Amino acid sequence: MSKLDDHALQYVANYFKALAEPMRLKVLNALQDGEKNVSQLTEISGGTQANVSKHLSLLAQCGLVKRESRGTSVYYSIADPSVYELCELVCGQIGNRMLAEADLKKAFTLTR
Amino acid sequence: MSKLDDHALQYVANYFKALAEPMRLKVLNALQDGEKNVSQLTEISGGTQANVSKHLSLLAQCGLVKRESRGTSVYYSIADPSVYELCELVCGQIGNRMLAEADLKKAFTLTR
DNA sequence: TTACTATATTACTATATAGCTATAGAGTCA
DNA sequence: TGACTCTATAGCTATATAGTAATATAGTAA
Repeated sequence: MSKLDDHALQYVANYFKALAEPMRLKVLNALQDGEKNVSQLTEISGGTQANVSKHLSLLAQCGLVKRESRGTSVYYSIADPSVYELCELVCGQIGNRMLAEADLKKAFTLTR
Repeated sequence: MSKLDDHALQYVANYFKALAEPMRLKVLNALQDGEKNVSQLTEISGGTQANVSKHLSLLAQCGLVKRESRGTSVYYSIADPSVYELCELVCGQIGNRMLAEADLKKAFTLTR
């Protein structure tokens, strides 16, 4: 990490940017228990077909998901499971922070 | 990760978004070996003072860095070192992908 | 072939934000 | 006090992109 040039930094930033949208996180989350096609992901995520397709395209371009068309459907799956490690790390941090905030809130409520 | 509601997903997405800019990664990188003030970070990053200040403000708001003003200077430091674990994970993945791309490129060059 | 379904893409609008310049605050020292 | 330094912010422009509706493309089946 310490000796990354600007090009590599941009690369890393793009990777994080792919994870920086709730809809894409929802899709990745839905893929945790195996591949799904666009229709399924559209229904699960609650988005429109066009929007989900666009997000999937971006995720595939970033190498986060794999694309495989079978018949008239296209099945997407997680390309690199280590993305979930990232999410676990972040969720852990956020969980801690939310707990802290909840405590703070409670403290405020008690002393008000 | 599996049972995150929309609010939590937005929270996670915001966290990743904070890491989705090369300038902010550069700043975080510069803070790896200890706290630095805004002037130092401005010089290291090569950005303008105003821009660096804005990025620091965002990083602080996301809980990634701590702010402490001493005299006329403001010193920033990493709030949660686990952010580097994230970067290591991502860099590992990207490193592998870059190697793969390099191999691909070499193969193309050889067979052309 | 036609009709149908699944997915991708195009064109567009609205929003967010990175970066800039100029300026405002706040602390320090003469 | 005034002059100076350091940091934050306001106002602005340009760019990126999330979302939508409409359409195009591709595969399947009659």
